[in-house]
Amino acid sequence: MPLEDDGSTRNKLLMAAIRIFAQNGYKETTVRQICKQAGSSNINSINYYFGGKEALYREILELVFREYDLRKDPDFASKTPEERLRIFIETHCEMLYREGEFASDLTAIFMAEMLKPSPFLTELVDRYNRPRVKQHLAMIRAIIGDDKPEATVRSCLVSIAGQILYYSFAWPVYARLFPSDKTVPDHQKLADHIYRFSMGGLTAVKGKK
Amino acid sequence: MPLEDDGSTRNKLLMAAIRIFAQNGYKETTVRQICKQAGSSNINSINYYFGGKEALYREILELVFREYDLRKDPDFASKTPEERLRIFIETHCEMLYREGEFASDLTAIFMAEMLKPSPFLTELVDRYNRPRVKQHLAMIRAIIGDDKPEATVRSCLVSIAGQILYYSFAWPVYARLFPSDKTVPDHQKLADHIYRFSMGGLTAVKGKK
DNA sequence: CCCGTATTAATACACATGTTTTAATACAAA
DNA sequence: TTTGTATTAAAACATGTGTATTAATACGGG
Repeated sequence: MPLEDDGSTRNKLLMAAIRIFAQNGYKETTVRQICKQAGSSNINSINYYFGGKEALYREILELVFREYDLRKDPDFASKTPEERLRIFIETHCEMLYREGEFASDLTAIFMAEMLKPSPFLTELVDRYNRPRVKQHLAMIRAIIGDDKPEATVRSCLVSIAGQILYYSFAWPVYARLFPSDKTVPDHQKLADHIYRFSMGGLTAVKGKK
Repeated sequence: MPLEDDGSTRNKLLMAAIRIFAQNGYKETTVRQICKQAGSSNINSINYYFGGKEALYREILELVFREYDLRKDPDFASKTPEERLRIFIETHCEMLYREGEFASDLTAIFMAEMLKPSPFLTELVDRYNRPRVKQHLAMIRAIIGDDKPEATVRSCLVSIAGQILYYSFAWPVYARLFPSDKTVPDHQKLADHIYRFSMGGLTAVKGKK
């Protein structure tokens, strides 16, 4: 668990790096910034502990994917497809939008990686995302029916994922359009809406033709 | 129209800059790269024609928003809300996913701006996006009914926009998950799916309570 | 042809960055 | 205490960056 603050220099550097990478992106972040924020006036510490800026980023990226993967979908098997969809949406909304800057920092790093992938992304997607997505596709197929082509199942998953992820990347624009909305909606209310909307959407797709 | 290639040095620089900004982002892009790609072996040309790297980016950003704004929603008034929704979805899918690297370059710049806004974003959103969004909210309200709170209308717009935008930012991950999908779905098919799914979702929201 | 302006070319400059190097210090074990 | 290793500190280094400066060249009007 590299998350809890054990007070070590290495950990303070890691925490500071997560914060600053999330805020400014990889290229804009400087090792001097990180060291300063970590309280170390030693600009060599990142090379000393991590072997360089890129290796530090790589370690953080691993941490991002692992953190999200820790949220296991609880006893998926015993649930109906609709219940599984609800849990799927709630879990992801909570991951992305629960309180705590730490979670939103990890999300920001993940989003930046989505938009402009580093060389590490492919391997991480294979290792962490691919198995999950298989389950999600099966869940959707169980709702809309076996007669639908695989492309339709994927499109439905995209429709749901797009809704879940929206605020993660579009918040800067949304917040300017609606300045009265000071923060992303409460994750429970958001999950409720997305579930209702998505069930409606899936029903419409199921009834096609 | 700064789009057509008139062969001037200034225009070649602009085109090259759009391409490279889209590919690498603002910070990673160097003026030397742009000049080289534009065929000018003069690293001073950007200062000469645009007044600096930042001013060049600013001009491109203006161009991005203006280009998207050119797509006027055609005779919106004479249509039913459902027809307007269909046009809305089709127009945006076509804007984002029609062939041509130029369009996708503009999209990439817009997405990067969404995720990590430059100081210019606020003004551009006010000038270009805000008026449109008002129309879109009215359109959705006309479908789900006047009794629904404004927050619900916004959530529905988010649900639709999230679907439309998904591939724009998540393509690098999606493409790794489904390597057989060589490209973003045909924009017409995509629009069909999103319309069906969204009408189902809106119907579900309309029938709530 | 000649001149003045627009453009291109080439170089210099100031600055920031990641990394390396070298020295100083802390700290535990023998 | 002494010794050896882990850590911190400070400076140096090589490189890449945007911009400024200066010179060369092109080109059109008189």
